[in-house]
Amino acid sequence: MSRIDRILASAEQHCREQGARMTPRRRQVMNLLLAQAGPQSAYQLLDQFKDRYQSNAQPPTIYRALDFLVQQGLAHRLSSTNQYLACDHITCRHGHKGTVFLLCDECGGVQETPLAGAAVSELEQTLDTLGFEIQQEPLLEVHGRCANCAL
Amino acid sequence: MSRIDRILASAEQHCREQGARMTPRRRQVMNLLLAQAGPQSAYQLLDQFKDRYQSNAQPPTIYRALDFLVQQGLAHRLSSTNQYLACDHITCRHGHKGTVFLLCDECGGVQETPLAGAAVSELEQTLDTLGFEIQQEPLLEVHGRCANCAL
DNA sequence: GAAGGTTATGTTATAACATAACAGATAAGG
DNA sequence: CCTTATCTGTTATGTTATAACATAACCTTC
Repeated sequence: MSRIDRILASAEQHCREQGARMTPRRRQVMNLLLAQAGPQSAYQLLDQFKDRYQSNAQPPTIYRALDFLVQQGLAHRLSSTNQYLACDHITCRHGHKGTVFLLCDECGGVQETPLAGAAVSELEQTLDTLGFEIQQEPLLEVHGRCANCAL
Repeated sequence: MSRIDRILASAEQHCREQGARMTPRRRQVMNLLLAQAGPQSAYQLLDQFKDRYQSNAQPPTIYRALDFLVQQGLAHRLSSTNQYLACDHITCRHGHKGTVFLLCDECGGVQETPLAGAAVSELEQTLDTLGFEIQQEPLLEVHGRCANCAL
């Protein structure tokens, strides 16, 4: 069983537990996300989807599947680059309170790390003080140059 | 001297110090940003720009000015909503290391607060450990419901 | 103050990203 | 089954952003 199959199985179980349906289309898109190391745009995914699964597929097919996957926490949307990637922490089940993405502007790579402890509690306190009710897990997208490209 | 004029003057001084040119076009766009409480899309700004300054203006005019203002730290781009707003902290000169935006999905309003102490140092440590060189001030865009709309 | 580099703007066109709307199919619960 | 929800297909269009090239303004330095 490949790495991808393992993650897919884990994702399906997650959906079952949530009463959400991991349909073939959604699994196909998830599979495409998992097949790539880096983040991809919706239209890149669409091209691959057409190559691989359905040659006349249209944008809504991809966007719907992506919306679903993001909602389920199986994928992330990077709004600063309009890209999508599989969540790096699907198999480990820690519910994180926030995620930091280090986006290398040179090679396009991403490193994903959970938002650390004090940052989370500070944020929660700010929200509390201001009476702001959070509705989505916050994502911090940090742009720069990764260690490899800085050499 | 109005609030806007004071901020514009402050912005101009900032540019002089940086050796950057605050041209008429850029000042006009800055003025439009300052005239609104909330964040605005580039095309909303374009419409206002056409109304007010140049009826045949094209998108690049706005985008170039916005890019400049963002680079100078005079404005922010909210990538999760594709909107722009004037920086709330132009007149006070604390160089912040990051900014948190609380975006109300109901009323569209924004609250801007500096990223707090421990969060910053944790982030810096993460970057240090991974050898990642940051290139832009990080913005955290948190979606939810503001105190007012939660009533 | 003219020459030549650099930066900013004007202008046309188009690329890239995303969703509305409605019809038809498929799944899940009674 | 039959109904209701949800999901998918399809067409069309809306929204956001930039490429590319021409022109203008600005800024040195000779």
